Amino acid sequence: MPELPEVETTVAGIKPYLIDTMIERLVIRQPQLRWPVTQGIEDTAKGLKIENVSRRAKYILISLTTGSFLIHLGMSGSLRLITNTDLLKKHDHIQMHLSNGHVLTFHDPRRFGCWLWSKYDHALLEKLGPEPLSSNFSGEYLWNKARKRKAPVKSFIMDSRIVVGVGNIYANEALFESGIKPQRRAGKISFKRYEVLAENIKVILSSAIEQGGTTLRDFTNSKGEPGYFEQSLSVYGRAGKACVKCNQPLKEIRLAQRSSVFCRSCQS
DNA sequence: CTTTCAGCCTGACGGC
DNA sequence: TGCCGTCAGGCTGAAA
Repeated sequence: MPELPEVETTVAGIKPYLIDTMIERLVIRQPQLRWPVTQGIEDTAKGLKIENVSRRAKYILISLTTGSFLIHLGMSGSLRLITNTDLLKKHDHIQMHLSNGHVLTFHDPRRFGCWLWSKYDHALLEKLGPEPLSSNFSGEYLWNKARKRKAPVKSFIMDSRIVVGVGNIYANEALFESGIKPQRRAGKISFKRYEVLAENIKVILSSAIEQGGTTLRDFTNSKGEPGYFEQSLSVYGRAGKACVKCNQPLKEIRLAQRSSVFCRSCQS
C-alpha cells in the first residue's frame, strides 16, 4: 500500500512530465472512489496549464491556474504515465491527457483513493499535523502533544492530526527501532524516548524515500510503482518469526483494528 | 475534549 | 476446480 515514501516518489516521478503542460482532456471512467469524483471536472480542467505538482501528507496536489486536484492513492492506488496507444488495464479509473502526449493514469482496484477538485483550499488538508521530515516535528513536539493522552502510542503517532504520513508499516518499524511497546499509553512515555522515536521516524521514512529514488528509473513504464518494496522490514509482516535483535518470536496484537507486531523483550 | 468504530472496496488466500 | 468466507488496510466522520 502506498505509504508516504511511495507518494513522495510518485510525485518526483510524474512532476517533470506534468509541469507547464496543458490538460487536453480528462476522462473519468469510474467516478465512484472513496468519495465521488468532483462532478464536472472534465470541463473545468480542459485547456488548463499545470503549474505545480506537490505532496502534503499522503495527498498529491496538482495545481492548475484556477484550482487544484487533490489525489489520494488509498490502499491500492497508483499513478503512471502512458501514451495514447497503450492498452488500458482493469481499474484504470481516470486518465488525464496532456499536450505533450503523456497520459497520466489513475489505477485503483480497491477504490479507497480519491480525485477531488477545489478552487481554493481543500478541506481535507485543514486539520493535518506537521510533516514528519520537517523541523516542526521533533521529540519535544510529540512529548508536548502526548500530555494526558491515554491512547496507545502507536495510534497516537498514526493520528494525522498529530503527525502525517506515518502509516501502519512505518509505525510498527519505528516503535521497534525505538524499543517502545506499541500499546504503551502515549502520555506515559518520557521526553527522552520521544526524542528517539521522532528521530527513528525521520530516519526510516527518509531512507525509504531514498531507496525509492534510487530504484526509480523511468516513471513512464507500465508499472507506475516505485520498486523499493524489497526493503527489509524488521517486524511488519513477521509475526511469529524471530526478532532480528534477540531471536525471540515476535508477537502480534491488534490496536485500533490494525495489526501491530513487536518484540516482547526488546520493546517496553 | 478524547477515543472508538463503521464503512468504503477488491483481490488474495485458505478450507472444503 | 470453484465457491465462499475472511482478511487486509488509510482515512474520515459519526458515535460514545
